[in-house]
Amino acid sequence: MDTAARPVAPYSRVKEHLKAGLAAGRWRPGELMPSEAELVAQFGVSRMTVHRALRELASEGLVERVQGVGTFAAQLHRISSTLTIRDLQEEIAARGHRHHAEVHLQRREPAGTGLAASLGLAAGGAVFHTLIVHHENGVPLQCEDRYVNPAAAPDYLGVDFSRTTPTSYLLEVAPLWEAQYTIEADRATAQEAKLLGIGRDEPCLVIVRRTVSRGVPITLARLVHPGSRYRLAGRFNP
Amino acid sequence: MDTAARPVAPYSRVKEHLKAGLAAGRWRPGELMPSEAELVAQFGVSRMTVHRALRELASEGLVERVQGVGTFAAQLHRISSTLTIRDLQEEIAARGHRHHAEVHLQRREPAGTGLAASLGLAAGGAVFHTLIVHHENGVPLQCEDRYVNPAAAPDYLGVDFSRTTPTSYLLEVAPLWEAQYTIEADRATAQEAKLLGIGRDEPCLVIVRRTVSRGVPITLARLVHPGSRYRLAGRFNP
DNA sequence: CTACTGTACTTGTCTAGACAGGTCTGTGCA
DNA sequence: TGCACAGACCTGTCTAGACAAGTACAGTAG
Repeated sequence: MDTAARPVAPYSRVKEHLKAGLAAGRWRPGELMPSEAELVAQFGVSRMTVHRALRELASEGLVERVQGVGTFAAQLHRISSTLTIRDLQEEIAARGHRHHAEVHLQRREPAGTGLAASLGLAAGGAVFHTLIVHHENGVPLQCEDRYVNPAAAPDYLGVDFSRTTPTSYLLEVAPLWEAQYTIEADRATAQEAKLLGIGRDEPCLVIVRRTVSRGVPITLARLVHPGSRYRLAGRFNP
Repeated sequence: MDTAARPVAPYSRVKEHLKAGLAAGRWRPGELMPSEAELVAQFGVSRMTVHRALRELASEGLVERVQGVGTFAAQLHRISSTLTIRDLQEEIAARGHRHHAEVHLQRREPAGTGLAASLGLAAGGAVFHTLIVHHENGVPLQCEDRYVNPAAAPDYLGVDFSRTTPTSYLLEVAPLWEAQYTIEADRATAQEAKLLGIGRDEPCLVIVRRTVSRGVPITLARLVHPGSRYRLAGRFNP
């Protein structure tokens, strides 16, 4: 009749104990928490075990540790959470819905000075440009206006983006990324409004993302979503 | 003349080596990576050291580990990043600008059924309601429409919110433990547009946030920002 | 051919001890 | 009084070995 037949790892017990104490307000933010030595004595485990629990709490932002001083309850003065921006195609598939993409543009273009700078190209160099509208069950959900560094993905223009997405293709070509993004509310341009089938005045959620791989700028994308059809959701749960 | 005088910890060296390999596409997503024993032999360190490097890579989502099988390069099919939503007052102060808040409403109200359910109250129970406009250098930046569970913050109505913010007050009263939020683009209501000094048609970035502390719902807030004046920024750096 | 079993390999975790490096404080000296 | 130094205490890291638990596969018994 044991409801919990699985033994809990000691490091996990220590961690949960401290987490519960923090949740109960046992240590105010900034207050000194028990040292590793004290926890070793309290739980009867080795220091490495206690240290791992504390290190993980620190990496989760729940405590702050200062060498030579001690461990302190963190100031939870900001709400930080992992915001996941998934590939839209996957997101739609996860909802059990149907995705299809309309490719409106897929060509080589001369880059303007600002764009060339963003992608680390010489002024007047060429860039690849795609304009794709993604649909969920036939409803336009995202207008993806993307510029790609030709050096990073030479075959980009030959890819059939009604079958795969630029995001997943670029991930194959350049695996590890660094990305910067901004999220804002804006109007769509006239062209975007037409492609998305919305009015010029309808608010849109616009994500601008710039990605870099191994120090080389890869792509700059503007993702426009009708505000009435798309929202980002997240949770914070330490 | 040593540019790098600081010795790098061995676990960090192993970690960086694997990271670099992943960035270089040495292991395709899903491919088997070296085992702990192989890395021990390669780097001449103990297994615990290698294990720590791999465990951290796993927690960062760069590799996937299966007990009894091995370590695999992860599919980087999503871009996830820590999105930090800071207290607006702090954010403004960090920019070296001046913050001030106009309190337009601060009172007790009967809760509607939906609201009561969200805050875990009995139907028809009372809630605290504040409506505050935050300004940066005199320009309205955020309209904060907030409902608070009276049980969680009994003194909420007595606080002077031109001096502190509801966010920081509530964090003192109830350490933050769980939050859910959505981010979307929408129009402001007529009242919000008037308070923010914008047109009814101007796109706004709307964040709706619900927080829970120790299992008790604390507050439900709707934060409306003029799209032209506010954006969220983040980065992803594996 | 099928089903079981033993073995090799993998990751998950813990221990006891060690050394390094940072911070703080009290003591003794100038 | 002011300063330098030694010790106490803290976290950061590494080691060598151990056992547990999960998986895969080859070999064997039926």
